[in-house]
Amino acid sequence: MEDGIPPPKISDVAALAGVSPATVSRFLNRPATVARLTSERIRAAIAETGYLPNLNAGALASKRSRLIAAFVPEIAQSVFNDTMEAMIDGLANEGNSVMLALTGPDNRRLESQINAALSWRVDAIILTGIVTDEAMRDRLRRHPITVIETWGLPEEPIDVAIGFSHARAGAEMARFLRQRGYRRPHLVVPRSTRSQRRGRAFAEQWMMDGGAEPSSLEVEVPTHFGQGRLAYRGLADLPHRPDVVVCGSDWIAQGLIVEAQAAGVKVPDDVAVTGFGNLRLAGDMRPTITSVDVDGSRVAEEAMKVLRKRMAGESLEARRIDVGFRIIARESA
Amino acid sequence: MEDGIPPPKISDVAALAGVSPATVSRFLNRPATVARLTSERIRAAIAETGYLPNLNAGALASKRSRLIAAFVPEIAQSVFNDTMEAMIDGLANEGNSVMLALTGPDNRRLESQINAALSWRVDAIILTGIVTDEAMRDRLRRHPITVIETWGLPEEPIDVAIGFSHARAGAEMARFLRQRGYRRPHLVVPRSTRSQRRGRAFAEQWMMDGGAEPSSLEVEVPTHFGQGRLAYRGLADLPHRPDVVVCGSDWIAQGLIVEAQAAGVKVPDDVAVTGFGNLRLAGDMRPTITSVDVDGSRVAEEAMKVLRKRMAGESLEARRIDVGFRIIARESA
DNA sequence: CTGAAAGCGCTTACAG
DNA sequence: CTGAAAGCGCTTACAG
Repeated sequence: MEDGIPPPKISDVAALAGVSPATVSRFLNRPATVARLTSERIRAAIAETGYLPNLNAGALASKRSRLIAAFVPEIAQSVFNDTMEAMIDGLANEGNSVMLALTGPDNRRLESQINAALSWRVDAIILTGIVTDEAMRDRLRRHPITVIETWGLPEEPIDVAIGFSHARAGAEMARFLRQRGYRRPHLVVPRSTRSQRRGRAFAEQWMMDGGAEPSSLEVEVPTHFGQGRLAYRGLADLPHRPDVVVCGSDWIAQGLIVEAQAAGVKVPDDVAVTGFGNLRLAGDMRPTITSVDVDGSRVAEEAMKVLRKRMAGESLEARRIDVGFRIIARESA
Repeated sequence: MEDGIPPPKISDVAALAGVSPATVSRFLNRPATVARLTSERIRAAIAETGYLPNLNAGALASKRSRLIAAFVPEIAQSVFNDTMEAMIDGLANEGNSVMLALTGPDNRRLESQINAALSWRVDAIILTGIVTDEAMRDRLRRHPITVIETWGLPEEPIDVAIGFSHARAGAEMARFLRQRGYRRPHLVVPRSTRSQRRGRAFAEQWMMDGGAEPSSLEVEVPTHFGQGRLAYRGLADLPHRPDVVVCGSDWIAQGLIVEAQAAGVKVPDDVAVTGFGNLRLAGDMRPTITSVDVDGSRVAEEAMKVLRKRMAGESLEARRIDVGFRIIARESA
């Protein structure tokens, strides 16, 4: 860091190229509207000066920031990471910048972070998970920016929602396991809105199909390998031994399998296990883990499509985009 | 998203409070300089209007953006995630916003991302890993912003570096394993500058201590569980069976252990294993994994300290901050 | 295809 | 402790 001379501005480039600042601005933003020879001179002037446009000034003048705020509960070991990565990459490639905000597991900091994003006059906010506070939902609705909720699929999106029905995913897993002949499921449920929705739907479907209410264990988010080991040990205290453990994440499932194996218990013969998220490790584990796949890059793609349409001023076909989910049957259950 | 009325601006708040815009600005930025009663009226006017300052305008006028750019190779399953998380959290709490850029494993997009950050006139850039391109290093040195390189510890930081010596970490591991009686190490080395530096230093130290040159396998970054399984199978093709496998990440180590166990091979009795990063799973795995711990939150803290000093206009005591590393001896080696 | 001029919404010496 | 005024570096109708 040197305290050097101030960076060149658009008027410096313009002077060097022998044109007005307006023309340099046009060259930068709508190159097709500038004559070829003029363009050449401007290009040379930019290269010579090392000019980098001040985007703060640009955003202020144009009322378009090309800034997008992404909200995630956390980044350490998150099932959202792939989506985030695809999204950040895609957005950057189209000339946007991404502001990242970590809301924490309890959304405690959500309000101040949203205020920060609005203060930067971001063009869009992409939320991971569901904003439960109705007042906040309403507030966001009143702002003239694109708000994309991902992973969940609320009845009344703030603006646009891209995700899947966690309730259906839970119910589907119940049917899947029952059909496979399992009769005593045990649930390991992370303390997040989405996971709990899946857990509840699983239990309801299971009982609707004639099963007894499943036992369950709550674990903190973010989930991790060690919780699976603990969860396995907890099985010993249950009134009756489950024949399948339905885990809220693949990490939990992996830890549970490792602990079972260390105790000489075979998966799935002695106890079956399912995960959630279909992380790479689910397919790589021994035994491979039966999981629920959600196409995270599809979520990212759809979000980008929405953004592109909005930028082009086109209207949207749908405000709720269901990317679905698939149960991936593997060795563990 | 509604196309509502334009948001209130500082002059709206000022008019409502019966003061000038300058006073509202002072209230926002240096509240101590505003009279108590005036402050009250402004506070009320802000609440009534729902005013959120336009930070683009603020940054333009003040030449301080309170915007910080964070560069990471990737976020999916990265050993940097904890550091990033601590940093983003801390920065947000102190009123900054964080722009996230993904450089990709090969730093391909580094230049355009750095240009974007500079165009936003960020106050600081925090880099994860090392910028190898000398021209880029020089360019950054000429900009009047704080540049913090983390995880690596180059001789000549661009501005400030916070990290540890990967070479020493590699050498230390070699000594550690030799002292534990191992004689035929095999290295699994991710294709990243840092990992390869550790690998090379391990081999040099090992040979310096009289060992034969270790065999090794290169793997792609980001590393993952499945690579460990593959690496285990590759051991069979080696001229002589290693007694310890030194893995470039804890995920690789974990995968290798699972595969060994599935083959009926005992860790560490038949083959020992070490990881790197000391992720939570290293302590949770069965057997627990011997690893190298780097205090990621310490890196974050030191980075924040540097930022605070720079903002306060103070000078730095050191431009190279070594946070060190510790070999954590556990069951696997 | 290009330029002059106004305006985007703040901050900050300066003066009082 | 506060206000009037200039300025931050762009963009964008508007006119030509």
